[in-house]
Amino acid sequence: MGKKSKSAISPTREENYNEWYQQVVRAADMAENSPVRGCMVIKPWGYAIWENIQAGLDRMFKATGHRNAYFPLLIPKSFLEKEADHVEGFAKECAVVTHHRLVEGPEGGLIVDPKAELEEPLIIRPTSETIIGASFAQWISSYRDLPLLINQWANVMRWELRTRLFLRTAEFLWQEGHTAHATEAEAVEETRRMLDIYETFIEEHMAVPVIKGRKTESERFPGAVDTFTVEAMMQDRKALQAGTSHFLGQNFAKASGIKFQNAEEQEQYAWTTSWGVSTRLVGALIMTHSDDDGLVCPPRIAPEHIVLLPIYREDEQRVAVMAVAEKLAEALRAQSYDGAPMRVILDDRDLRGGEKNWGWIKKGVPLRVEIGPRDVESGSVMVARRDKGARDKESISAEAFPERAAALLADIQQTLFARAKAYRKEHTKVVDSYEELVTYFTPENTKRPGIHGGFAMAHCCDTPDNEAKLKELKLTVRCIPIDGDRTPGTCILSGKPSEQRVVIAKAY
RNA sequence: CGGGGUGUAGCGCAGCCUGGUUAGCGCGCCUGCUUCGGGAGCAGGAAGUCGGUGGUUCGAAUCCACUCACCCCGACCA
Repeated sequence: MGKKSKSAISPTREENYNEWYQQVVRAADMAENSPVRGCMVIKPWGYAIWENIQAGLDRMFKATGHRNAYFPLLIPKSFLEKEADHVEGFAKECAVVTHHRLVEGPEGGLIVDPKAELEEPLIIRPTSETIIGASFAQWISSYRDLPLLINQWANVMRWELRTRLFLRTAEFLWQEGHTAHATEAEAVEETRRMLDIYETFIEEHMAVPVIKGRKTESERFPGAVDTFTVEAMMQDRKALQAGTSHFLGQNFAKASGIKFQNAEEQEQYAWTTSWGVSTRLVGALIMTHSDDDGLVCPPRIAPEHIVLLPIYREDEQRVAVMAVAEKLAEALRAQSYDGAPMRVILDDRDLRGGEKNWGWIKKGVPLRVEIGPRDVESGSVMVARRDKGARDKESISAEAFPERAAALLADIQQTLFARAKAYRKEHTKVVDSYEELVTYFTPENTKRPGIHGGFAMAHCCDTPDNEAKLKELKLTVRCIPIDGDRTPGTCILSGKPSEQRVVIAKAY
């Protein structure tokens, strides 16, 4: 009888979380797999979200004195070899350019011209520390050149073995900040400042709560002295590293020769940092807020804030309804939300109402506004919020609505953040023994493991031995939190004294 | 890269074991009529070199070999 299941997305989160994720991406038309192994095509709706992430972060970077620049996609192999840990970390997942010409093959088609082999292979950047370091070495000669605060919006490539749209793709888009400072203290401060910016942006713009913390030794960025992270909890209660900020000490400065003369006429190596977030944030957004009806977009990051859905049957109604809808669209666009004109779309496509409505639900537009003949007559509109049920609508006076819209959007933004925070709180547990840890991360039904576990807050010291024990349970220390409880205790794995509790979880 | 699985119309699948005339079904798409504050009904229509290459055979989506891609579970990772 054409009856649809209760939810727009099948399977539901509870039924099969991984498949649900893929279906949400598809239903919202955000991205799809490409003919190229491990690489995705980001479609307009997904890209618009990324653009909003870019715009918000870029403003914050500029406000803290950073400037954008662009460096080559290709890095000479010898550059990558300069920093020992760095080589080890990335060598396994590099795409390499070895030739510069194709010629016609003996059996047709094209083959790589063996005569066109490069003297030195070029690596498609997995990250740009070394190539940017080479520039920094040239740009910096005096303490007066410091600090040097540079950011690059770019694509990078890491030859991942298992990929998932937005969460892990062979090629991904990101920003990478690279800075050089005269003193260690300044560089450490910069590392923390950018971590704070990530926290602010991800929580306030994306409504995704994060835990700021320091990474353990094994999770540290290759070549870094210290790595900081913001960790978020997804709805399957796994942790997702949403952004990282690295204090690189003088490691890369020494590798690239970034030296300067200080006021005392001494030659010194600079102290550098690097920090980045990627299109993975789009994945974090999806997995934090979306429900079984599809994507739920926090207003500040949504490609469209409000969709107007005219309802009519005959031409006569169409004229009346469209006149009101167009006027309303204009009035809404004159309003501002989050410091910019409201993003409003009037959907006048020749589709049936239900289909249109569900289409926008799946795309996660914060507010849907229906305007039909009855509304025109009564001077009202039906308003539905994406953070509420699909059929939950409120009649609002058409005249008053534009004035109220910004407040409604702000309320949705706030509700989504509060909801995500409550979810994380509900699934964060203080754990005081190994047995408790095992129990917490063991599903009730091991044959069909449902969503279980969460963040375990436990005392656990940073040793390879402990790391191995956690790995048996498929767990990792996500971070050593910076804020919050610093009470010392006893390590649940080794029994030794521990400075503070850490976040233990399964991770993406 | 190890173990398992899948590639047939835009999407989801059947057919394959037991080779045999023009390769089906559901959704979607297009057209028409009827519907319409909700993911419609009826009728008609368009769309596929059955992942690729080679082999066996009178004949291959179907059997064999190789290969590529994707998915799930590991290992690796933003």
